[in-house]
Amino acid sequence: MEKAVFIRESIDFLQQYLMKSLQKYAEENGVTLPQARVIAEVFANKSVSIKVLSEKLKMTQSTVSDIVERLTSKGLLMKTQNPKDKRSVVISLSSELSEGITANISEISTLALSEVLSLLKPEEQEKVTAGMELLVSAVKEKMKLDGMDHYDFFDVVYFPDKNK
Amino acid sequence: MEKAVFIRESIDFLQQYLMKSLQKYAEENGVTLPQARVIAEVFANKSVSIKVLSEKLKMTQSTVSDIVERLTSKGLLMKTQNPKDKRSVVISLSSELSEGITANISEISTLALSEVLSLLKPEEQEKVTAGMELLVSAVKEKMKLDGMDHYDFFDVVYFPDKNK
DNA sequence: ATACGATACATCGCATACGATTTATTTTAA
DNA sequence: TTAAAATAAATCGTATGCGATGTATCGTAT
Repeated sequence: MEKAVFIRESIDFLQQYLMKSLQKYAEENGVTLPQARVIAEVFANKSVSIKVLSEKLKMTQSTVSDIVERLTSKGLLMKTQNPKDKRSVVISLSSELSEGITANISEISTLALSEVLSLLKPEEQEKVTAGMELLVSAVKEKMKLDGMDHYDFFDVVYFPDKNK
Repeated sequence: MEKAVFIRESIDFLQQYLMKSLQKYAEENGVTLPQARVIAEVFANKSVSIKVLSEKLKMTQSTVSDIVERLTSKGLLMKTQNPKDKRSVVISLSSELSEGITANISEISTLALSEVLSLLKPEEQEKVTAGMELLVSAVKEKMKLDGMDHYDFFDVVYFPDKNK
């Protein structure tokens, strides 16, 4: 029980730290954090639809639609109708977009965490990773037991050594 | 770097899990998660001001003011002027508040995590806690190095074995 | 060919969430 | 004592964020 309190507070703390890091970066570029995430995703895919964006960013279509609308009226993104499917919209970067913001925003938090990890000795880093793996797998097991529909955000984490 | 990606995704995943658990609990009682947090805090303190609530819940005064306003018009909370200081407001529970919601909401996520931990062997639980301690202390060190104003949310976590 | 279901977006209503400003009151300082 | 500073809330403006609904378009089955 004691442990559970500590872990809950730790998760909150770590989450807040990552959020603040990202927010700081975004605001240095004159946009909000969700806006930076959208821009980075458009940059990564060159041109995308609202639907694809909402899937990749795990936000609802309406939220993404709103953010894209604001970015378009700010002149940072462009929306054009998809000729292949007139229901769909093609979103692309506007030319007058500052260079910095296009770096993938998720890279920023990864970078921040890399620097954090570098403060630890290699064997300590191993302990951090090992503990996290245990906790994540336990949560997944718990979700399965509770019949939670984890498919929404299951893919967020699977296991490392996967994508490269 | 590989590790950093995994840890970032893990933190997101764990955070989402806790949020969903809390949200589910709140909505079973007909309120939103922030509303449940406010109610629980009012319950814990019997009667509080907006200012105290915003400090405890780490939300701005304006956000808390809005939520309290909605809960008051819903009939779940009561606002009366503080006779000692007419600028201040005394917030208390209304009588027609369903019993369940008054349980401290942070207990709910602690409980959920306890159940998660119970799926692990004691030595695995130790590993989880040890890893988390290492990570949290490394983040704090990083924040100190970067001169981040951690005082806002520093008290969220210090170390276990503290409050009981 | 057309009607019907599915799909992609936009929009609306609501609830956070925050910073900035305003208002009322209290405290402090001259 | 009274003017100025400080404090507590409320309010405003903006941006998420979600679910529900509306609208146009596309696919398909008859």
